[in-house]
Amino acid sequence: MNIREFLTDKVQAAMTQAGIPAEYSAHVAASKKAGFGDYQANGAMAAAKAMKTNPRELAAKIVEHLDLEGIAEQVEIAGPGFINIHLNEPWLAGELQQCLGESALSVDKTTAPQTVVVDYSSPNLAKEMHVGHLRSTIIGDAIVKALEFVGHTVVRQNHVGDWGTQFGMLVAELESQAETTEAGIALKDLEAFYQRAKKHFDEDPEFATTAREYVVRLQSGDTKVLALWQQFREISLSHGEEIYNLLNVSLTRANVMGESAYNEDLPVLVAELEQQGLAVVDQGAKVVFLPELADKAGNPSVVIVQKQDGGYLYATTDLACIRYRVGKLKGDRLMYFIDQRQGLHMQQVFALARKAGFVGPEVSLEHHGFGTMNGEDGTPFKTRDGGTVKLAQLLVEAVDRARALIDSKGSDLPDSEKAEVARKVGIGAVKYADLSKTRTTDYIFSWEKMLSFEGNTAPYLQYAYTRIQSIFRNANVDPASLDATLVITEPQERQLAMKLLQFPETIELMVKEAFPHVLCSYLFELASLYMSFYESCPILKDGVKETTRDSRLQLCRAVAEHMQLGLSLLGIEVMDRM
RNA sequence: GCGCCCGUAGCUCAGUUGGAUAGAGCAACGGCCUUCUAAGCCGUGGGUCGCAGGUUCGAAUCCUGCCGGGCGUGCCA
Repeated sequence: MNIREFLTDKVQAAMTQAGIPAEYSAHVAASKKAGFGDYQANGAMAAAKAMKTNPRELAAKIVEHLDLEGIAEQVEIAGPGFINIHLNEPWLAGELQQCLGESALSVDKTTAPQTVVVDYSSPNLAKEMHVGHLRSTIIGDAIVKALEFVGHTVVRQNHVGDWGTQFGMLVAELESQAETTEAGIALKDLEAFYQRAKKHFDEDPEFATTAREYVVRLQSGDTKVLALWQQFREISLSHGEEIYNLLNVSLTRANVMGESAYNEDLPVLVAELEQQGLAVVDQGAKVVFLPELADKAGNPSVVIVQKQDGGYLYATTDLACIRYRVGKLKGDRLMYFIDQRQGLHMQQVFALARKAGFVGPEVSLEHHGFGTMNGEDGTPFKTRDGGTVKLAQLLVEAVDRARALIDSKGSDLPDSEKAEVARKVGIGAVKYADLSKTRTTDYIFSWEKMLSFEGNTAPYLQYAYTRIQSIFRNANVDPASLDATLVITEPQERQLAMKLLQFPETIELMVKEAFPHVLCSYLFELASLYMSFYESCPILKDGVKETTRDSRLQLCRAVAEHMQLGLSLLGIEVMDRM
């Protein structure tokens, strides 16, 4: 149950009974300070202002009608008209007890399930994935998992860039080498090969022309070029899969729906736009003017759907893609996790898709952008030699560092388990470092911060989990078999219980805004509260009463279940020992 | 020029539809391991929320202007 929603309904009902028009919201939120109760309703003040009455008196009227019998132990009016709700400890304990062992804990399934098509990761093939691909990949995956968790049907779409100039470059590079092509391509380092081709392309106009010719041959279905393209694509996709596996990201080959898949539809689509009178020839290219996106001076926004030379651009592909996602995939909601810099492009494509009738008003089109990754000096991130950090390199480094830390602690875990822990900790740290930042803002890439294992990091959360598992081992109990009654006595227990019960509203916010960092913050706070509880509330030590011990074991179990589930939605694994 | 985003502690970041005394982590300093894993806990210091106005019971949050930074802006994706 979502407590915030539950209390909102209660307060709203009381407001109605107090004669307050329905347009004024209860405005219930978790209180920030301990002294202000668990939740506070702030709606009385705004309503009083509009109704020209005294806010404290109005709040008193609301409280009079507020029925929280057995739920709140105290409801008080404070300051200019805040209504502070102090929840009842037995009620909290009871609510928590109910969700123990439940697979969804206390989270309700959505009452309005949708088919959600989620576009994420979507790297350009032909070169290795670098750290810039991390955000889309793991944020998208976290949201996908959360959407499924609350009961939506999700269709993952990895819109890989597999159909552009870069492939002409690669083929041209291959052909320009003497030692080419007997038994296919056996590339040890695709990235280096790409860089060589790119350099060639930039510096040698003749080479560039050849490359473009290959693109034309590719798009017109030249068998030989197509075969080479197929091989490059295959190498690249395999590389991507390795990264996804390493990252514990749920994308598979079945989710790959690249640009090339829409190739045949492009001329059809442009013809349709022309028939509709939307696409017109301007300066030699076929374009659509969008007066609805005009600038201040009244100049309409322009989308090129076909170049002078007959080639198509990514706007055309994206339009075909939208039509596919709505038409074939039956998406009710299309979500795009793409760099914020493509904001204008997405806006144009969305507007045009609606204008052309590819998408009805009932379908939601959403671009969930994210900020640019900058270096420590605040400018767009580059390594010392002007390159990018490869994702694989970062991940390997993370696992190595985690392993070194484990070894330095003189752990007595068997070697195989150490390797497993190092993997989970290292990868988790990298993912969490990214997921825990607000999606929309630019952020600073820092090796040190990405690979930190202290403080607000994934290892901190994983560590809290292992401490709980350790207690169960020492107590020699299977947490799933616990049936003791949960009783709250200590303030640390109360805070922990309250936080646990806020899991549903956290998930809801995460899904609504597509903000994984909300869940990260929640889990960190939960782990912190657990650490405090752990230090101040003994469980298995001498002198602890049996009922107290059993209740605390239940609390530990609740924390473990929430941590495990929450982290799994973020694609971060837990372990029993570390 | 126009458009979008950003500016919060030394650093990296939170801050829910405007709510009460702006919070974490790192770094610094001081405590805590013969007792449930010290990847931890407890404590201290650290802020004109870029600047100036405005809106109101109340502004880091909304509006206007300025300063500073990033990005985008018709034939790459």
